[in-house]
Amino acid sequence: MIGEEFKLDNQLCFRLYTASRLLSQAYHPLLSEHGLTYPQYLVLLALWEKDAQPVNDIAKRLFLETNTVTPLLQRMEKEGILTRRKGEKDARQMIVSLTGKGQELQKKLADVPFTIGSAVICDSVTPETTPELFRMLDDIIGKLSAPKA
Amino acid sequence: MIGEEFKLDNQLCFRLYTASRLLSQAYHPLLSEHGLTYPQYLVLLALWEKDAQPVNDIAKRLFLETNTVTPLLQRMEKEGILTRRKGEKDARQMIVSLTGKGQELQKKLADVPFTIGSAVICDSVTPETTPELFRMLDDIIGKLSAPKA
DNA sequence: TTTCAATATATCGTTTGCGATATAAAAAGA
DNA sequence: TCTTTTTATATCGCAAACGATATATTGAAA
Repeated sequence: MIGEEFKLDNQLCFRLYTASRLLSQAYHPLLSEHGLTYPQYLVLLALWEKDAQPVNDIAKRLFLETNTVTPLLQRMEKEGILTRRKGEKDARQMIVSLTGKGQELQKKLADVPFTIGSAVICDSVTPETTPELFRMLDDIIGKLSAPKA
Repeated sequence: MIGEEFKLDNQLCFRLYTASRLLSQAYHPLLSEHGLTYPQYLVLLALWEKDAQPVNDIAKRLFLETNTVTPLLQRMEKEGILTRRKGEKDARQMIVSLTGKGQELQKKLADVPFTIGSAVICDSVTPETTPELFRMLDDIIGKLSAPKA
């Protein structure tokens, strides 16, 4: 018999991995309609909150590395969603800004958060319990993203 | 000002996505030592529970599609971790079985669940609270993986 | 039986995700 | 000033994910 610790049903990571993938898939029909992917939508969320950010700030905000974010931003630039220009104070930086098209996408995607929200509501996940779920996930993220030194 | 529903801090999916990635990254040093990736580790968990499964059963168990699992299994076969042979009753199926090497990996990875477990323990995620966390994630997975018809 | 639909895998193309590495600019030290 | 180190991006290669599609078998229907 296999040890309990190796059973798929006892794995936190497998649950997070599956829930994350399935929920991202739920976004797909809503986003692809506008030529967007889920990570690109996350970039938009970051830029709608604060426009004209250097690549590094976006990467840190999304807990990603620049080697993931850079090609993603290049694709979005090619689509005319944002622009990338060299920083004036620091020439190493690339400042990412939304275009008009990027700003307008927010109106076009206005119903996405609500559509997704209603798709996940269930017995144990409700407006009352989500704060607790958020707290647990934030704690995990905080623990795992803490500086290793 | 941006609407509350668009703030990154209010997104369940972003949290799941981030927690999933960071926790998978925590597995990396433990698995790469044995030439494994995290999804390959999931396949091993499935096969350790029940050996000699058709591709479709493994895919369903992991909530993945065969177009993801097939190449993954082909790589693992090339590494000598498992074998793939045509089903006898149903010639469409490919039955996936562990090799000796695949079985021995379980002993070599014996400490992985405990190492990971201690890496995520924190204020809000403890042996007492994980059942509730599991229940919420399972509900989300159940809701999103339910047959669309 | 013959045809048609359903099932099981596989292939293809694109986008991520990420470790490793390269390059350029700024900051820190000697 | 002249190195040396750090920082900000970018490039490269490989392994997922996954939508779309192809192929082979099986099962069902006419």
